[in-house]
Amino acid sequence: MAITIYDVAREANVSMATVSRVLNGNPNVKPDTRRRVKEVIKRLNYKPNAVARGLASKKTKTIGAIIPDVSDLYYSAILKGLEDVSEMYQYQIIISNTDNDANKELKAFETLSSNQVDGIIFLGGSLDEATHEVIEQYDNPIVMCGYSKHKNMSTVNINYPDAVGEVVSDMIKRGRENFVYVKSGYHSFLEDAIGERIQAELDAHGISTKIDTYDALTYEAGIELFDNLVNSDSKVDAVISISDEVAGGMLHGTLDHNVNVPEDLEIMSCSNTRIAYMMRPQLSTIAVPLYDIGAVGMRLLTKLMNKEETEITHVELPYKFNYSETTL
Amino acid sequence: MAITIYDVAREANVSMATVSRVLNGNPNVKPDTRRRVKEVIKRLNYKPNAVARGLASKKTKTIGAIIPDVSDLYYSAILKGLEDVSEMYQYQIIISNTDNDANKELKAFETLSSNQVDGIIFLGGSLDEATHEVIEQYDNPIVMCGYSKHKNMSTVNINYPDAVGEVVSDMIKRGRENFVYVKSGYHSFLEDAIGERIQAELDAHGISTKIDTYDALTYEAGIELFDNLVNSDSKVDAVISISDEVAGGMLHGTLDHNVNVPEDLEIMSCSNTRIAYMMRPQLSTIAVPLYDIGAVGMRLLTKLMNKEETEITHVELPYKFNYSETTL
DNA sequence: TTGTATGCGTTATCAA
DNA sequence: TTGATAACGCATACAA
Repeated sequence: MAITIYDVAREANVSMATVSRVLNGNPNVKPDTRRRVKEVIKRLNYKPNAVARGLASKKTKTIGAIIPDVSDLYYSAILKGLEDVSEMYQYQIIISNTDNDANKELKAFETLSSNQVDGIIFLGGSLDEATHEVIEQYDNPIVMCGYSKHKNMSTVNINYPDAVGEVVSDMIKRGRENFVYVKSGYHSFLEDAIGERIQAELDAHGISTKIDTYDALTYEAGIELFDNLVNSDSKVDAVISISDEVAGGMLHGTLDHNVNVPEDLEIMSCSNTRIAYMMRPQLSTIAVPLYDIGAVGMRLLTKLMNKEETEITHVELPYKFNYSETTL
Repeated sequence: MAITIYDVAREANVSMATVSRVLNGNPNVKPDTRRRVKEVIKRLNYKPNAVARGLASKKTKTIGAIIPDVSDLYYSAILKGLEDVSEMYQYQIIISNTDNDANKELKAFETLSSNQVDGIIFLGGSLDEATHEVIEQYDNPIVMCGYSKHKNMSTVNINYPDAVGEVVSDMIKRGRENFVYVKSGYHSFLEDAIGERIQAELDAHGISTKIDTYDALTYEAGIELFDNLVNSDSKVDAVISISDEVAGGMLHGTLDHNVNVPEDLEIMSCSNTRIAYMMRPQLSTIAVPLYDIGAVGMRLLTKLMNKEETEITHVELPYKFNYSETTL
């Protein structure tokens, strides 16, 4: 049997209430008894039962992280930031994969909620309508590391449309006209906004071409997509890819087809996982501060859980660009 | 206030015990009342409080995953397998990063333990002595996805020394004599065993050279290491690297120094994260079934928690090789 | 088949 | 400054 607060109390000749006070740093304990109790706690190697504590206090010091795919470098980089900050504030993290499945997302939310987490953090940004209806009724804080069109949810992200707009504008000035935009097909709210922004930049520069949009998720799909583009006599001279992996696949596709990058084709990725860095040629990317997004998101969540912050806030982090070997 | 089992009981005109029985699928409930209770549960949208349930039943349906770095593809691939299986068996996962720090490892263990997890799974394999002493006293199941020299702990892994031995033997037959072995510096138990195996293969083939061993962790460190090797007039003609990233850095180092791979230098990595696949030239690797290690580890843990399996077991998964562009 | 009562290990309220 | 004692929301042994 594990040691309980009663054992400590008995051994220290005090009531369990006093032990509890010592445990929780309550000042109303005589220094001498505090010392005595602490000694017993140490001697018995007593560790408070967090579950009982959670039931009694209604605070579990646990948060839920709902994440599309932990093995995706993009998300796991955010998760690392989240983890580091949650450790600082002594919160445990329960993770839930969704595989971008709306049903799983909803189920994850409900499970976490029944586990009495003190707050929930979403990594990603494709919240299903059904999930959102349930979220409405939830009275613990929620932070979204990503975008949400629902305004009653705090968010942390960068302004992707602005970042992409800047990139596209530069490319157009370098003579690019035929843009291919490759998105994931999830997170439609954000991805559509980016697509519209690319088109808007073209329009604004008086260029009449329309962007070509594709969905692709993997490196392999990137290779295949580039194959198809070549075979379809596409005049593409610029690629904007949401994902590093897909951009990398397309980049390696160019090698197979003797297309010169960046002279004949510029490629820009909107992520910057370590993969972009380790590619040869090295991918140009938007330098998204992934770790910081997670860290700031978790810090915001702690404030909300602690009632230090009560308003819904939308944090936009600064970003830079890694102009590397796939852009001029 | 959240809805409790009492609310459901009152609304359904039964006692809370009956509601509990319905909740837990206890057959001793008249079909009619069961239906009625279920109807009320649905109507009130009642969700059992998992914390209270955990306190009462001493089962939290939660496990702890102690992991060096969630943002490392090697571990996150294992974690994904773990996650998928834990979802099947309705377990929640609390994650804890250790950053390969023995103190954090121990602290993670104690925190998880005080959170009353039903079992713990380690990803990695560098268990500190201090951690192990504490583990000895722990009476819930533990599984190690990796190696452990302590025999009272179930493990799931592949036989790395055998795999590497096979690779090295082949390389020697192709005339390689000057081996560089690059490890992480952590997991010394396993990494030393691999180093010894490489040397043993050389000895067995009557080759008198001694292996050169280095520690490196990142892509950048791989590049730098290769730089240093070239500048030191090393005659290296074969590299065995624990990590994909490091192997990739060295590989790209060869490009900068006009060293022909695989003709002048063969490189073999002992992991196979997606990075190896996305490198150009593509890295040859030991095809470690990372996802399966996690999945099998979690499955084993469920059996242990469920007392279906009671003995310490050591699972060795089969492996293959990806002979790609960095080996002959 | 159902209900009552107790306990799980804490926190928190009230008295003392 | 301390100690009883009542929650917390559920599972479960025991009765009925």
